[in-house]
Amino acid sequence: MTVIRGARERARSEITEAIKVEARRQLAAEGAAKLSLRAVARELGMASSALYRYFPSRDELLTALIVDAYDAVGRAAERARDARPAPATVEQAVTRWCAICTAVRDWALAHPHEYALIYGSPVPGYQAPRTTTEPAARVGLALIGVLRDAHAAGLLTEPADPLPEDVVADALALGAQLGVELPPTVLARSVGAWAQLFGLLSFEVFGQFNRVVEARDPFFHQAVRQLAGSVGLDAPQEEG
Amino acid sequence: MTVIRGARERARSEITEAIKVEARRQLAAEGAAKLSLRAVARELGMASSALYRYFPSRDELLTALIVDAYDAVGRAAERARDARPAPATVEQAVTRWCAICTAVRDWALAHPHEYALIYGSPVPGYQAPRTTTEPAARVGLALIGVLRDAHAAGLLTEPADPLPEDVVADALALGAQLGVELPPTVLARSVGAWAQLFGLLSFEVFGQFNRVVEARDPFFHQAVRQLAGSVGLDAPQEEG
DNA sequence: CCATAGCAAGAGCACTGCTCTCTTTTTTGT
DNA sequence: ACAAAAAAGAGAGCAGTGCTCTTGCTATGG
Repeated sequence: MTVIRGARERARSEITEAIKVEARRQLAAEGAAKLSLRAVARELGMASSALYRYFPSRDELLTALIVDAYDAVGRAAERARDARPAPATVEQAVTRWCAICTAVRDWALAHPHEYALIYGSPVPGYQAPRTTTEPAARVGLALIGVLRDAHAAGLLTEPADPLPEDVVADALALGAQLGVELPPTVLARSVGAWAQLFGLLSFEVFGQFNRVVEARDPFFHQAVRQLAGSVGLDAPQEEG
Repeated sequence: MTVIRGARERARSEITEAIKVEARRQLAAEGAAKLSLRAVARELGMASSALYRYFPSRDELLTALIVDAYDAVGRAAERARDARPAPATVEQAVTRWCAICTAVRDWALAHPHEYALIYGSPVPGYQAPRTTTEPAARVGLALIGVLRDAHAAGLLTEPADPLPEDVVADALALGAQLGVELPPTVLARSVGAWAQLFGLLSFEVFGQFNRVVEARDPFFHQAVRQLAGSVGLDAPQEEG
């Protein structure tokens, strides 16, 4: 029931949105630490105490922004995936994999502070509410979706060396939870690749590559291509 | 000239150290965002304004803690490296590589807030001063050192597929800057592995693996072993 | 038409980083 | 040894923060 019943509810949702917009503006401009409820209220021309009718605390406002950020980056990943047809060759699957990674990277570089909000240090007191766990999985799901399609098309070369059994157990549980048909070894490795992708992104966004990596685009592209290989998408050579 | 000339300098360095100790205590307890100069001063029984004689701002104190944290994790990595003799077989080289990664992980799990300080979102206004770049490289250098030794012993199988030329150029520059003799392809890939290692660590420390990976130890071990393979340390099988 | 529930505003509390001034202590130069 | 200078501490104060409480106002529903 998201029916807006009266002018009051309409105003409420509009103001809630306006608060988030302004908060996101300050977040993008100055970072999460300098996001101030009072400043948001000031910019919106309302008393700071009035803001507490919409968000019971600063942390709640930040949580709302976190969910939105997860949604935004997840949407970017899914758009990149859906922009290309289901893979018929290994090379197409690798291309799709790289397209998702690149889309996530583009979003991260365009929204560094929002990226830091979700993939940097967690905010002081707070632990992720269940609301955030589902949108947080979207990027990972998009990546796994590529592998699922590739596997369905018989394009996946399952890695030879075995995995510890408890790792396989985790992978089986995850596969069941996500309802995806993939060999547990592939699934386990794809979780690793998922984390490692964000290692590359965090180092670039947070400046750890300064004075180390200059050719960022080709470096990233090469790295995620190798990452694809590590989960079973063994790509043939390409030039450049 | 670090000769302590009088009682004044001695007291100064002692108080400086006491401030850092108390600040680190608060950092470990509550996180960087809740680290307060006034609380530190209060705990030390001095006026908050007196603290500014030792650190001109909160950011400067944080920077000092950052440098210390980089040193601590770098020291952990180097100790793990030096605890094992120079590798004579590929398996030994892989073991050394994994030992370094595990040492870094142990440090990160034991000091999550300090880890977040250096590998999480950078603090609001601040960009890393040159003081931090040198200690920040120590973990990476330890990892590259393993590869250097392995290469010198002829244990390194250089990856076959070529790299984009500007990536190779970056790797050559980096090799010259570090004064290390390694094929640029290995060097470039090791930078990727370095970043990816911290992707694994950040996801574990920051809770992204919650309800996804339960068997953390074997998962990590398997992942860094594969990482070693991706930089040319192709390990023979080992059981569980 | 009126009671009620939702909303806005202001004052206020406890806290923060930081600056300024004033006093005390220690070092240094003659 | 004594005065001048440098360094350090203490306190008040400013501007800002998150958050709460009380006081009015306004739109909604019986």
